[in-house]
Amino acid sequence: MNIDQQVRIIRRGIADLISEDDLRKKLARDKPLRIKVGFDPTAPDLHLGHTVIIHKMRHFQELGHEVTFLIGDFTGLIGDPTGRSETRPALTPEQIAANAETYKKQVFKILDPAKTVVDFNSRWLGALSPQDMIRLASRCTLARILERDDFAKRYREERPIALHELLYPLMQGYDSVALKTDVELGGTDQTFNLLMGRTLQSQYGQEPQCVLTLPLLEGLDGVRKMSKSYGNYIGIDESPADQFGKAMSISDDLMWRYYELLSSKTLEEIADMRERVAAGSLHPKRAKEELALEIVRRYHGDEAARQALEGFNAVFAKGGVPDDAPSFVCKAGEASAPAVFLADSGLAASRGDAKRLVAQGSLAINDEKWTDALTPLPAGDYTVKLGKKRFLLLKVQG
RNA sequence: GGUGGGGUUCCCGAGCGGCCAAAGGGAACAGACUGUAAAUCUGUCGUCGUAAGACUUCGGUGGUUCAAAUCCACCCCCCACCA
Repeated sequence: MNIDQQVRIIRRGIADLISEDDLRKKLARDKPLRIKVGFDPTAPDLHLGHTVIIHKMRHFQELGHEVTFLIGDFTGLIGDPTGRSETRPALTPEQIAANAETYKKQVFKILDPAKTVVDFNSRWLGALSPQDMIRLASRCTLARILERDDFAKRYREERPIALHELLYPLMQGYDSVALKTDVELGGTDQTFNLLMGRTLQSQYGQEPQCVLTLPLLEGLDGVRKMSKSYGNYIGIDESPADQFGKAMSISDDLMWRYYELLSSKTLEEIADMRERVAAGSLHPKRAKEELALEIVRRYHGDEAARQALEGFNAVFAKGGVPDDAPSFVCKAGEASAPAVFLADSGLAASRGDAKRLVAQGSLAINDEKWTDALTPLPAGDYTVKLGKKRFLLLKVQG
């Protein structure tokens, strides 16, 4: 493939590329480029936010380049200095190995295992002597480090910055030296660290890497970035039904953003859909279904995706009860009063919670709205629906 | 080492002897509206209790008081400033 074509694929959906000229020069040598992406060893549960980068890694693989999935087990001791996180406890080698396996399982749904190198930066960072560390630290000035946005901000606001945090960008940069990286990928929030790789590589007499940043994907709320701690994520390992449902819950505006960053549709196809929705010839819900299908299909396959769509429409569009609803058995009498079995089955947090929900009109039994939380149900089988998302197949024994 | 400021319910944060299960905001949940959209509006948001009410909760342990998240003592932890 010629260089122009490669560059077009590489540029799709990215935030920034530093610099295209450098990249073209590297590509012109017609040798596979060494691509590096670092991941935090403590959070191996990937969500769609992470996959934006992983898809880009995939693009590089498809173009015949050599991709290293780097697990930052050494830098993980510091934790990227966002100012929020404290120094993290060291993980044991067993934990790191286990997390690496979890990563692989998830990442290889997108990446080609045969073309992916998984590496750990403790391999070289752990081997540095104190002398090496001092030498490394001598390559960068305090002023330069303090340019980094979080540091600058924290310094200005007189919030603490621990010394070791200053080393984080240096060590990440040194990874690029150790791997002789040609291109490093990261989120836009990583720009500073990625650029440090460039600086250090030239300090160590190497050709500086290209830096490719990718936009941060907004979470389901459409406001904050997708993150596990905000609970606004779609996880790679989640069930088809959950992935589908979550994808359907995003706003229409956000849908286009997801298309741009997560879909394998071409930009032209997406623009076309968008026009049709604007013109009213395509219902936004249909467009969203297609997005949800594509996501589920990627992680669970075609069949699961179709079932998720059907299940979703059966449950929510037609008000049914999903096949995988939990079942619960109780005895007729005290235990079969709604407030009691709702709490006992875990559908509601407590009896008080159950009563409040029933008072608010969220309980339906056999598709009938139910407002009495206290009268026991007679023996029999019931389908119970609490709110829109909580279901129970209830058996009351005589 | 010295000085000062803190630790409150899921989170942030008010309260500083009774009117406190504890303001306000966020998150979450429910209802209305819909396309289970989003936005918006309304409501709920410690446990038990039909209710009245009872019980547990404000870093920990003891104490003062008729009464403590609020006062005192000791302890644990966090932060800032000075050195």
